[in-house]
Amino acid sequence: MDRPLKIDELLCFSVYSVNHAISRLYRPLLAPLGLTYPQYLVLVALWDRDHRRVSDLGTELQLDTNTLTPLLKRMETAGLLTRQRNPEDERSLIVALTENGRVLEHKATELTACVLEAMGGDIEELSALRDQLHALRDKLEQR
Amino acid sequence: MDRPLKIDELLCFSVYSVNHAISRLYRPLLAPLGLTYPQYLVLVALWDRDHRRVSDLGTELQLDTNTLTPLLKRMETAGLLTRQRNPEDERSLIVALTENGRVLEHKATELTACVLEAMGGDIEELSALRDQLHALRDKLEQR
DNA sequence: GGCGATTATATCGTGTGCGATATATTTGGG
DNA sequence: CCCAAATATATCGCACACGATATAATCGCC
Repeated sequence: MDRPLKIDELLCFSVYSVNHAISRLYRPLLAPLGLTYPQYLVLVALWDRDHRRVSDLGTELQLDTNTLTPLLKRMETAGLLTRQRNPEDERSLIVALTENGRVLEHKATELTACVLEAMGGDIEELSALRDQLHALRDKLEQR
Repeated sequence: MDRPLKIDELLCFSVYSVNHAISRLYRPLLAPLGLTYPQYLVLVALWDRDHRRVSDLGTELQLDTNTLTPLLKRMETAGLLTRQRNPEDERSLIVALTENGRVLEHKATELTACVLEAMGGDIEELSALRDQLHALRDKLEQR
């Protein structure tokens, strides 16, 4: 391959492009809940396992504190979660859902169905795509 | 599917996550060229077809002027391109590569090879993944 | 037990993305 | 020919991302 690639031939662009398309799909669905897309991802992580350290969320979401700290502060202000120092180790901060944050989980299930439908609804196909992307991510991260 | 999905089960998160991983892969490769990843994508688009209107770039990259205008101004300042009003229609702005912007195309081919290698190097597999993502993007956009 | 190294989070600056709005130019109907 | 609608770009504000750096708490080695 000596010819320079066109933009639509770049895998990196198709990922970039789909990511924005997904973000634009979620935006109007999350707006009524007062959530942004990254904030929603934080909630998904906390719904699975609550009372996590900032760095644990960072590992799971692949984000550092320079992104997470202000994001979590905004979510705290919105009343979705609390941020408290760990008494066992005052360096770490424990993030925990409030009742308001937990309640949103129910509304989010409708949202998942809506997104699934927008993506074509073929669960087998979408799961396969997801697994390929996970494999690619692992390949990129192990460098 | 009544159970709420975990974060690693969400296709949207795997796309989000791979997008960031790719961005992190490109960053150190583009830094010596003084480019960010979105700026690189603009160059890829211009290398293919030069002298485009801002809105044409926007259509191709799926970005609006509120993102493109400042981005293109930074690239103009960096000496990569020029921004000139179209004499035929003073509303539109023609973006054209400078010699400096064109020259980078050669260096970028090495970069593509480097990225390809980081992704595992199986062109067939990566092309298939790209095509699936294009199909998904089209599905999301036609709504 | 003291103190440098490590760990966890916070802060700062820059560069995207994008909704909302503004400005300038062209078009089209009367 | 005039002026409202349409078109193209620009601006503003806010929320991520992230490299670089700072601060606070704990650990570990002597």
